[in-house]
Amino acid sequence: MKKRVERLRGMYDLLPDVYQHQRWVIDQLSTFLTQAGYAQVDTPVLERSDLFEASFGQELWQKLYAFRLHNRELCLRPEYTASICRLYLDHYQQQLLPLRFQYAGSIFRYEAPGRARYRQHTQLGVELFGGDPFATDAEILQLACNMLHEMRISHYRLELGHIGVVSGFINRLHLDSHAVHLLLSLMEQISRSEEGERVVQERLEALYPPDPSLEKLTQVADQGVQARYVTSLLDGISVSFGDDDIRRETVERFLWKMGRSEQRRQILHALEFLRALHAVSGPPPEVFSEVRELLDRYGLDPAPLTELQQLVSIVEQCGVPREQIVLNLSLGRGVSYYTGLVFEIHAQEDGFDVQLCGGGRYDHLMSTVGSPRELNACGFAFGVERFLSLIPRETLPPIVTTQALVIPVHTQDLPYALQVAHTARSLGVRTEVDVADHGVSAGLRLAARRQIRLALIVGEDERRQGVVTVRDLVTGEEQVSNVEALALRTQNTQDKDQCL
RNA sequence: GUGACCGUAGCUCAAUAGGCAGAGCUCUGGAUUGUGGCUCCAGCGGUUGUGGGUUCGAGCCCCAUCGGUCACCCCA
Repeated sequence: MKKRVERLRGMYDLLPDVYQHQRWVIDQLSTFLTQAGYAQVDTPVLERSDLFEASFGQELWQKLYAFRLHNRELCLRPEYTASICRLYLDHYQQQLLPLRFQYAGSIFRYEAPGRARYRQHTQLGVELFGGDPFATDAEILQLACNMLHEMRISHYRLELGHIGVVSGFINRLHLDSHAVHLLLSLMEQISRSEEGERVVQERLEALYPPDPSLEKLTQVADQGVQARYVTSLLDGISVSFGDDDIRRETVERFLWKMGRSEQRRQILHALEFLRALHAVSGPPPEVFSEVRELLDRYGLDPAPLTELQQLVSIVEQCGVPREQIVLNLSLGRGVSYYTGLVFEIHAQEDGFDVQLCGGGRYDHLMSTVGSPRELNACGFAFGVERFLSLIPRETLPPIVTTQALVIPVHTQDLPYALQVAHTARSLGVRTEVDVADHGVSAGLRLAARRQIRLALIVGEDERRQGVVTVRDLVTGEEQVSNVEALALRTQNTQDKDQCL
């Protein structure tokens, strides 16, 4: 026997029961979003890797399913947002704003699979381009919460944050773009756990090691002064250079190291601020005054906080209980393109925290992926598989199964059996034909075991008269009738059918 | 990526201390030639994930490798 080929790690097969439920959830939510004006779109599963280079932090960049084919760098999409931006640039630039899009489909991330975590999973989400930032933030939050209510999921936690607070702070520091990116991507780890905080500290130590010999130098502000100072210092310890070029190069490297040391101080300063910010996370409204005081102390613009305060009251009016809302200004997200509001929705499952949804505002992404002008944008995505497992069972529709099995008595009755099946289907009865060619007895056994309620037995007699023998396997009743009568009968027993 | 546990028939799992590789379910045929669920009988199905080592002898012990599950980490 040939060795069996195994299913790929982190991938799964969708079997009928779950497939039907997943399909149903997507249909329900898509209909809901269509009602809100979100047009359904889809994008290719494959994109050029560059598309996500801009949008993804280094952490996630490692997780792309990327490969090279015919001299092109390609990847399976790790999310939809950047693709939808590309779709906008390709087809919608002349359209009247705002524009609303919704999507549902597979995304791929090469990461360690685990509880409720797959390398391929389904995301359902929306993107809203244009419009007033505050108004669209409000709409997006409302939709995300409404979708949960729509599926009768009531126990969840809505975590709200705003990148504006942290970026306002970081922009005042003189950090190079690498350091800024590092801080933003590490922000999330800080906010998650003590452990994360330790990891961050370690990484910073590794990237920006302390260098006490340079601490003094960094006190000297002016670059020209620094250069002269270093030069004289080198002369003083009798270091000789072959020529001026080498001397200049050495001095520059020295200054670069000094700059690095300065970065270190500033990053540590930023880290301290993030810790303070994280420390005052909690439920509204108490936390607002604490955060306001913190911003005041650091002389930061309170505008993001004011916006969040208004959003919280809107969310509460949408029916989200206050105790399920958490304010977390140090909330950072894996993807690095967010610029304003960020939010996550979490729930408990089997005592474990699962993230159902993530989203926020990303006003610069459009130009990052090549737009000639900036475009305000906001959106979110749900993980459909995680979402599905939290929907109460009674909310989900019953599984659709076969209602009737046509059993040909002999092989020569098969053509008539196929005809009967076709007629029954066209009348709305879900019908299968027993193609095993094993006689009536085995056919009935098959129907019983498959829990198919009606057996339609067709042999020579039935064929001659153009009728079928209908046997109800629940009541044991049997009667000869034409197929049309059968259809009526099926409709009457449909409710009971589900209990089988 | 790190740690723990696991890998035996299509599926779920046994196999005492290192001593003949087994059971249930599924599938096929029959008891029953046009009447079901139950029952009974028979059959199909294996290089014990793979490669090496120790041993008279390995599913079991050792090493390596691949795969799986869980936790950490990270995300939806």
